[in-house]
Amino acid sequence: MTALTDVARRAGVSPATASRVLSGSGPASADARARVRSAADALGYRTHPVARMFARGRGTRIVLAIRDANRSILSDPFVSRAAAAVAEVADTAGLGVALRRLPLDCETDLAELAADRSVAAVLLAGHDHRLPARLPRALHGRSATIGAAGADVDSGAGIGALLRHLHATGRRRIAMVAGPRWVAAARTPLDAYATFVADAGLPVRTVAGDFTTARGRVAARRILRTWPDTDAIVAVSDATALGVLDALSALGVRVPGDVAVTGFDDSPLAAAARLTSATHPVERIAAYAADAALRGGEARRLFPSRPKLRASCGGTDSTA
Amino acid sequence: MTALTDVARRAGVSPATASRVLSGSGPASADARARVRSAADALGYRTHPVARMFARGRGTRIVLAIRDANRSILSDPFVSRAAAAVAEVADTAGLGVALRRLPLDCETDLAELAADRSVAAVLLAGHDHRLPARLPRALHGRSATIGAAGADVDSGAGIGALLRHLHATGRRRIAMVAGPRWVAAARTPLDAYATFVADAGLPVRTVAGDFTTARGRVAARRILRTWPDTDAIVAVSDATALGVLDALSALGVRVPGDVAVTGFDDSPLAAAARLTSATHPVERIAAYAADAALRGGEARRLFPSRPKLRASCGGTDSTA
DNA sequence: CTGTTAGCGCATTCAC
DNA sequence: GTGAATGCGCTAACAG
Repeated sequence: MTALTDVARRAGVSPATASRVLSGSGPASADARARVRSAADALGYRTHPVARMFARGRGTRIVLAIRDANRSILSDPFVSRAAAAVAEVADTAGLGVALRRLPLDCETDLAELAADRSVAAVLLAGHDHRLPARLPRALHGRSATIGAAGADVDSGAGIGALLRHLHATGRRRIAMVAGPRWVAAARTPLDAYATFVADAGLPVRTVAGDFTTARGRVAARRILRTWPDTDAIVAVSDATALGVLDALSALGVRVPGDVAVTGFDDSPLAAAARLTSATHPVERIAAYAADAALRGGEARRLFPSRPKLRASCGGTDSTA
Repeated sequence: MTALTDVARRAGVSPATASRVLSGSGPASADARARVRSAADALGYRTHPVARMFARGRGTRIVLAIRDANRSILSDPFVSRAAAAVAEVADTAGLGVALRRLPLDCETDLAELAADRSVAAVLLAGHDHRLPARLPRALHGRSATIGAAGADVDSGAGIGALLRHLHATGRRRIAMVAGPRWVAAARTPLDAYATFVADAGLPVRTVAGDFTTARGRVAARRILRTWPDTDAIVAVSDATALGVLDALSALGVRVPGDVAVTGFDDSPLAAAARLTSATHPVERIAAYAADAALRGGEARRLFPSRPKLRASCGGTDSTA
């Protein structure tokens, strides 16, 4: 195993200079640069990331810390997609990703993360407005938030775009199957809906949901029972929308003829069911947050939520 | 930051002893053990995983190396689920996961992985029977295979169980939408199907697919055109089965009345569409492989593929 | 711009 | 069973 010392010796410079050249940080003359470079690849030198991180006093892993009450994490596609995306980014930096679930009350867990010397950066997900108060100082320059006030989907705009499309195609009695009230991320779509129907002078028709298919079935039945003339149902999750479609089909209601249906997140479910949805760059969001956390910068940014029109609302789009 | 030295001093022992106690490897008297332990948590000592790995000369990350021609990895739920599962296992070991995609011809990539000093273990996925020949020696005690001859789903048994169920419920003209011929993992289901229909004296009806929904639609139409009396369609992926369902519905064929349909993998798609499928412990498989790779043992093991009966084949199961 | 000097925190030889 | 020494490979101060 050839080490930096070997490269330095062969290049006729000191280890420090070799380090500066190879790690790219620190001054070095063009001459030194060239000699170190050529010595390095003459020797087939491969840097030792662990030694480097150790010397720098930095950690080697990015922890994706998901706050959630249920065990739903394992099955939540959003989480696993994010984890995979971060794992791919991490690879290029010689790092790795660890996934940890935090209880709702996560003060001590955050403290532990802050004290863990192997942690290079922390990506927080599932947190609410109380996070800043809880975040240990030691995590300040090396953490980023996904969702909430960090890197997030502009779900308000996404829902708004879907609503505008429905309105433009003649729907006037639009119901929404919302998320649970206690989930912070569920408020934005609801607000967007409220604003839209108020502006357009449409009736308000909302039912609480929980992102599941089963709940979507129930919600659809309730909506049609309460407001039989409903001509569109907007669900804030694809799974819920699938449940809606299923219930409508069982009731003999035609989609999109009688009722248009939309989902949210553009999961494989949506494409398979020809469900209109809103597509979100989950991978890009996660990668962006990881990058920000590693850089030490703030990660406040909204990513576009784009409508993906499919058959469930008379859309013209193909499967894709 | 309190280090091992501090603990040793407070416990009145040498750093070496403290190390032996805390790392659990090496002899230590009960007395020393106790004193070190109490000193450690009196001081709130937290080990420094990076320093430890560095001293041991081991890496800090598990690389999930997926071999695949297309870019489908990012969107493949199987991969992201596996990544998330491994990331969760890694966390408990103070490690992290990196995700890397390898081209079909991956000799050099494997060599690079073997030379990377930050790599603790490698998890190979998407490889075929030529893998053993390609695997660098340096990777021998620290790698495991997912799929192929490693930790895999017993898909033959899974397909067999689905076929038996269909047969037991009266289906006698069962068609299969298979996977692409060039995908190694697609052969097992096909063989299981061939064996089953031969044994049961049923007609052979297979159509090649590619795991996509779009292809499922095409396949369903082709099947009904070629063999109009088909009474069951077995697809080797949920997405494909969804396409089948969709096409059948468009053709006015009733499910499960006229034709029963089954998928494979029990993805969220299946639950949402009330599709009978076979459920696989992807997370457990990935975790098992990770564990095996870290231990240095071989990881040859088949995990059960269990039928999940739902409405698409007259099943009684609830949504779940 | 460069070399010298010190570690980073821990695990591991070896004597004892 | 224990301790003293040594080194993992690299980076970060400093002085030049």
